[in-house]
Amino acid sequence: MSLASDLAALFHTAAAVFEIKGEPVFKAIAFSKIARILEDTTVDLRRAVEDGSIAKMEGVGKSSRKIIEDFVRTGRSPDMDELIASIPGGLLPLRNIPSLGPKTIGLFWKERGITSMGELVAALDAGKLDGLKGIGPKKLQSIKEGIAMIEQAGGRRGLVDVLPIALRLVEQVRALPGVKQAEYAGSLRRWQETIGDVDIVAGVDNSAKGEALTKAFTEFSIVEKVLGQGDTKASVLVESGLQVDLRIVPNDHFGAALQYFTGSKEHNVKLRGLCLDQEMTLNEWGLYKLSEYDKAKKVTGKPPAVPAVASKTETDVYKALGLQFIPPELRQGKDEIELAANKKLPKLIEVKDLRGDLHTHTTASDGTASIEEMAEAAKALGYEFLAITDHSKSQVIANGLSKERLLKHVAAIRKASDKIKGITLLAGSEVDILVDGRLDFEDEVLAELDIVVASPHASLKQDEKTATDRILRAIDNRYVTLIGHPTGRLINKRAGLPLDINAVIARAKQNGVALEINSGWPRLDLRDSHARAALAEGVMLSINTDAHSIDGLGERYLGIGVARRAGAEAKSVINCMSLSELRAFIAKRR
DNA sequence: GCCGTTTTCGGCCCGACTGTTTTCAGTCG
Repeated sequence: MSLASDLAALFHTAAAVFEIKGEPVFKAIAFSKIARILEDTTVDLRRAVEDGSIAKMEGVGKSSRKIIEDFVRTGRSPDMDELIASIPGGLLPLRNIPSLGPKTIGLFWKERGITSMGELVAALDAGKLDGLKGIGPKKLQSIKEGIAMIEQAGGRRGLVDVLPIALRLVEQVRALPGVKQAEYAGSLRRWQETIGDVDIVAGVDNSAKGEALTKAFTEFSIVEKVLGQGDTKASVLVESGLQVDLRIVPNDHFGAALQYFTGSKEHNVKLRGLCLDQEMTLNEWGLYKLSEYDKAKKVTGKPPAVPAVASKTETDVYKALGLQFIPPELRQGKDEIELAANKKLPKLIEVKDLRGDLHTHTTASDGTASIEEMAEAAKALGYEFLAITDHSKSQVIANGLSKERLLKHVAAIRKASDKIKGITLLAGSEVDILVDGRLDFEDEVLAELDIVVASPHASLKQDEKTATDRILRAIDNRYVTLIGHPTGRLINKRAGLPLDINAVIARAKQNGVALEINSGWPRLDLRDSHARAALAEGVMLSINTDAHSIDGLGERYLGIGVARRAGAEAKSVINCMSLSELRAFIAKRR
């Protein structure tokens, strides 16, 4: 764990402590915001503390500045220690129980002395929590069910697991009577790598009956448990405990609802701040003039009885606020609203911009398809070039190629390239970056290749200095075109190398080396924030699938999603170059 | 706790649903 993520965890904890203690909610909001910023940041905190720029970080005021400074310098913060020690530590995990919030946790603690999960379970069983003000039998029952739920379901799920379920449900919702359109929203639409739950928004015509629709939704065969159901909203659990929420709005309000439920929360908070500046208000029903909205009659589950400034489409909403349409991937609450106001949003890269894949495997190492099969599949995707980059000799487990086998393979790739019309094959290798940063082949072998992808595979638990020096040394090799999956992380499985990413980016820039966004699940490495930092420094990216099969080539959409979240344009990605431009890029530093 | 082109105090995004209540608090997204 890095310094920034350790600190982020600390601020998250502190926010929870504020909530449980019943402090003014804005204290918790302020600290949560700092935590999220720290999670994302690539700023070097040590440097920021030294030069004082830490105070310029958004949301960081006097109190949190001191906390960060203390923590960076000494590894702890007395202020935080004192705050966190002010409530029993066992209360914090209770926050994860659905339907049990901080107020109730605080109530149980103060009124019944509950200080841990074990005590809570025992108290529930013994009936000790009966008779508290505002807590009835149903509430206690839902807390019991919540505890059972977290015991069986585990946290956030991967994008690739959730996407097919969401697509299937959206199709089913579209087929319901009166539904004119439906889309998934939320973190899935923003293309986050992990998803908490799925939000689906449906626009309906006048013939639709809200309650009948939400009822039909709760009766889909995939649904395992109904959490709630009203006229305009229903929440269910589907397989493996994934929560899916459906929101129903009149079709004229679909755009506003889609915008609202796509989030992110931070984006929407900023957007609504902008609305207030323009004397308007934005909610799931639409954008309204404040003067009219305040006077309008409001009925729960129905749009306010006043014409909206905008509501039909998301584009309408953004346009009415003087903004360019902001693609969902960019709605992160960073600088996207300012960019949209100044008409400076990047023209985000799309799948169709890719002209080739530069990191793929064949049966020569651990792939399942031949050179020819991969070439034909790449051609079918409309590619102009494909690099075959099988493993190097240290990857014994992946049948890595010896020098002799590699040179034969190179000849076979060149021969296939001549034979197959309409696509050019580049003969390459995914060369292991060894523990000390040396490469797995000698320079004179690498010189025989059209392209070299250098990647770390083993020893991924090095400390920051060792790991960073290792990657820097690889970047310094004149034959290296790009660094493959630079950190080696696996989502939800392995943290990967704790790189000083700014140092890696700076060296890549200096040497004209590209950094990969590996599209393979669960890699997605570089991650979005790292790719964003690389772009800010003008480093070229390369989006590759690391395909080990024909189907693997199709996973490019995942890498594109990461690149879009980073704000990448096609011009910053070497896969979007023409073949001659790409060859020039490779040749430039040799 | 943070912040400022209405600024150093007073506001901080908004609504649905549930369960507990007779008008609202808590939770969630």
